[in-house]
Amino acid sequence: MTRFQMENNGEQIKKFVFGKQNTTEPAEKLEIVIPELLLPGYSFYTWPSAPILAWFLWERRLSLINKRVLELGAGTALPGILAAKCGAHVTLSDCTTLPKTLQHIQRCCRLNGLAPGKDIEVIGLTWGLFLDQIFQLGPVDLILGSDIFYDPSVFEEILVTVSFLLEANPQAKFLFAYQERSADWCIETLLKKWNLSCNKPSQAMSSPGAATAFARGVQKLFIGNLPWTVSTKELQGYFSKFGHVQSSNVIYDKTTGLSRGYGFIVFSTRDGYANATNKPYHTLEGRLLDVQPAAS
DNA sequence: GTTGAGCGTT
Repeated sequence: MTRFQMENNGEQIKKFVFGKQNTTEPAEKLEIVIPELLLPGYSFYTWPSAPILAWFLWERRLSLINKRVLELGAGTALPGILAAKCGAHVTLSDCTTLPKTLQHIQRCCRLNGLAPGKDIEVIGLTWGLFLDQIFQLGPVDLILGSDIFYDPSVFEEILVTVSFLLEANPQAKFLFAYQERSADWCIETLLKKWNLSCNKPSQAMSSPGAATAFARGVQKLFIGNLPWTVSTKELQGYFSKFGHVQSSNVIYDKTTGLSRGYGFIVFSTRDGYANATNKPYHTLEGRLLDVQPAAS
């Protein structure tokens, strides 16, 4: 990815180029133009996390096709615009009380050939509040946040909103990039409070930001005593009766390829986990399963 | 070609 910059009537235009520089193949290259305003306020500037998150998405662009994407605190919306350009159905959001920011997001869209209301949606969405707009949102597959953890006083409001959205969309993930501003900042306890879990930062990412994904309510079960013939798919099939299964795994011996007779189930929701653990016993192919909370 | 306590993988 490279970037170019030019001045224009107090406006600074940045051009971000993804993919191969000298290719004529349009699918291999994408240019996004972001106008930045010399105004006070954080939302008119493209912070370092944005190109990182955008690049992360670009690397996975084929998986974005027809995905429903919501960007929170979009600002100049580089990641969301990229997702839209790669075939996702994108809604960009920023604080309802910042009309200038929302206008600017629309301008960013238009400069990239995306008509707001037609090719892309721009809405006001305030973190931590449950106003009409959050209920009017359709289903979402991916929630994006670029550098939205910049002020600890609003961390909980962000996570309340994210938690609500992930509860409504159990298959969805929240992907964000952040800039480390203080070693003291921590969202660990808030994640627990709002039943969120976070996987390790992607190995692919490096400073200054890191992309990290959240999933709602990861509740992991260890499943023992599995019949040797039960596969990951069958395990998932059985436990899906209790709720949406986020992941299912049967562990196989590396050398023999045979099942080791145990596996793991992760539910997307607390309900699924509760339904499964409340059942006094589980059987699969006539065998009594050993179902217990996973150790780690 | 086996087995029946055990907490892995991307």
